[in-house]
Order: sequence, then C-alpha cells, then structure tokens
Amino acid sequence: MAKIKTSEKILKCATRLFAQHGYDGTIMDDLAEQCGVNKASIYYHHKDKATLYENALIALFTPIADAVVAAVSVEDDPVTRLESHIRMFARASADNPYFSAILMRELASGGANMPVSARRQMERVLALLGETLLLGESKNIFKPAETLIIHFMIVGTINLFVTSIPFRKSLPGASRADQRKNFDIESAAAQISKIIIDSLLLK
Amino acid sequence: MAKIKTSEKILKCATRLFAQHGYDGTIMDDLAEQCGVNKASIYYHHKDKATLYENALIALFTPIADAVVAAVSVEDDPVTRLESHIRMFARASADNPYFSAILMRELASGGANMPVSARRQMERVLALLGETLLLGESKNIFKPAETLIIHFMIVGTINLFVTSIPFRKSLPGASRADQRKNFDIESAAAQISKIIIDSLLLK
DNA sequence: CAAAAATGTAACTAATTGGTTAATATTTTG
DNA sequence: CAAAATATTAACCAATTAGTTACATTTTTG
Repeated sequence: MAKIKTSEKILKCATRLFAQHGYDGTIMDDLAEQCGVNKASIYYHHKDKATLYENALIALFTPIADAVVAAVSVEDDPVTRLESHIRMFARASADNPYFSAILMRELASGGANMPVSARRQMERVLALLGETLLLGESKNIFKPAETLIIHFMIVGTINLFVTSIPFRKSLPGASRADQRKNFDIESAAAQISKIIIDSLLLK
Repeated sequence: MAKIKTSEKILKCATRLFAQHGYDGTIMDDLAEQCGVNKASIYYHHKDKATLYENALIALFTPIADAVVAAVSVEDDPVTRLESHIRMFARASADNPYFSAILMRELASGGANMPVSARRQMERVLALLGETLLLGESKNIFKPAETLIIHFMIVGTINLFVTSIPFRKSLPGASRADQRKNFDIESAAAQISKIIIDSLLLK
C-alpha cells in the first residue's frame, strides 16, 4: 500500500496544478510543498517536469477513453450508442474536472506538448464516434454527417460546461432550478444528445 | 502613422505568443526579439506583463463581439439571426486564430486572470444569443432552450475547430474534398447552424 | 532653431525556477 | 539480522526571468 502512495500522491497533485496553471505556470517547488513531499522525491519518482506531465496526462486520459469505449461498444442501436457516448464522456469529464482544462490547454497550443499516448486516447473516442455514425447511416437511421464536427460539438460543449462551473458559480442571480439545469452534467449531456440526435435522425 | 506603430506591433506580437504559449509560457525577452524592439520599449508602452496581457485581450475580444453584435442586430428573423450569429462568430474566430486559443486557456484556468473588459465581451455575445432565442420562442418558431448550452455549443465547437486546424493539417490521408470540408470555416459554421436550428425549430 | 518631451537602447539586478547532490532513513530480502 | 535496494531529505547551483536604470536618439513645439 505504502509503496506507490508517494508517486501517486505527486501525480494527483501535479494533475491539479497543471490543469489550474498550465505546464509553464506549474512550479515544482509549489508542487512539492502542496504534495507534502520533498522536491527531490518528485524527481526521483518522475524523472523531470516533462515526464511528470506526460505521466499525469496518460493517467488522466486513458480511463476516460476506456469508460466511453466500454459503455458504447456493448450497445447495438446507433441512437443508444450515441446517447451513451455523450453521457459517458460528459460524466467522465465531470468526474475528472482536470481533464477538460488540460485538454483545452493542449488544444490551445496545437497539441504541441501532448504525448502521443494521450493523443491516441482522444483518437479512440473519435474513431468510436465514427463507427456509431456509420452504423446509423447503414441502418438508414442517421443522415450522413461529418464525424469531426459532431466530435468537436460533444467535446467542445462538455469542455466549456465543465471548466466554466466554478466561474459560473460566482455569477449573480439564477434560481434554484436554473442552478440545477446549469450545473448538472447529466442534464447538460441530455440536452446535447437531444440536439445532435434531433438533427441526425432521418425524418 | 509612426506614432502608434511600435505599440501596435508589440501588441500584435504579444497576442500571438500569449496564444501559442500561454501567459506564463510567454517570455518577455523572446517577445522583444520577435517584435524587433528592445525590451524596455515594451515596458515603456505597456507598463508590465500583466498590463500588456490585458491590453492584448481587450484588443482581441472587442472587435469580435462587435462584429457579431453588428451582424445579428440588423436582422429580424430569429433563424436568420441565429445563422448570422454562428457564421459571424466562426468567421471572426477564424480571422483571428489567437482568439480561440486565448479564450480556451482562460476558460481552462476558470477565467482567473481574464480582465473584466474581456469577459464582458463574451457576455455581450451570450446576451445577444439569449435575445435571439427568446425572440424565436415568442414568435412560436423556436422551442424553449437553454441559452448557455447553445452558447457553449457554438463557442466550444468553433474553438476546437479553429485551434485544431494546424494539428489536423499534419494528419495523414483525407481527400481534397475532405480537406475543404474539414478546414473551411464557412462550411463548419453552416453545419453547426443546421444542427442547432434543426433541433430548435418547432416541427 | 533650441529646448523639451517622447521614444529607443544596452547593461544590470534581484528573484525565481528546474534540476542536482550527497547524505540519511526506510523497506525488502537472502 | 545484515546487506542491498528503495525512498526521502536539506542544502545547493546554474540558468532564466520580469522588471529597472542611466543614457542616447528622435520628434515635437514654442
């Protein structure tokens, strides 16, 4: 139990800091202090800052892609598959709020520093969506559509929804009902699903 | 002519670097070199790094919000308004690729460092969208919808589309037609419009 | 034109940052 | 248990960074 604790603790803490401040904005001294470990321990377990970042991203991206793939691939009906896809991606993003922030930063810098293994996880999700849309087309349920645009719609909308939660909480007004509608990821996922499927379905 | 040239030149160059590397990742010495001006000139014209960032964001966000508001507010029909809204936001984002990158970085850090004046520009766009949706509802053209979700859908999708252009260009395969479909912002905007309006229209 | 105001530069500084080192403590294992 | 492998620490270092200063040049203006 105690074996991997420090390494894990560093990774978790680093993920938070990378999400909050970006790669350059994350200071190794601060990380050590906030982890409650010595700085040399970080370097002992994770080699250097770049490797630590890579480790953090792999640990962050992989389970999310896994969850989406697992949930979708057991379904046969294209509509159900797409609903599961969006719901699971939304849930996974909300469960791991640092994922969206880091993904957005990476996309903002053109995926320059993104490790291939992390990028591959996003490609898995994109490929899965492609399969679902193609299945829908071949069954005469869906109109033809651009996979990439649908993917961007899902990811982009969820990204903004998740990362803006703390920001929106500090906004004025909004009733209890609004609050729920605005902060509940399940409700957001359902709305996104509805919009996309409405447009995709052959009338 | 020569009066504001240096100040403008610094601002333009700084915007690019902030978009590419983020606030912390942008190094003032590099900026000076890439601008072709001395570092002290930067401080002379823009006080310090934080102020420079603020100036850059204001200069970046304001014309984009202006363009969207100008294009939309002359229209009466809710559908046309929404189409204009999405098209103009997409065009403005594509014309100024640094806008999306900076916006994404800001949202990733919860809008922590975003100057109020820049935030207000995004709020203008959101409010405008709210008016359009309300107009559509009152005319019995649109179903009721969550403004925020639609806003996130537009902004999130365009953000990803624009920032991923350089990234996608380095991807393998894709025919000429695919290339056009994938890289042409007008086509992307039309698809987003169609999806959202399809779902919004009362049958 | 000459004084003054504005703008530009090179060299410097104080603080911060990623990374190292050598010594110590803890855990594992033959 | 003792040796070996693993893990942790405090102190240190070289490089980088934001910001400054004193001086030179150009532009404006009375």
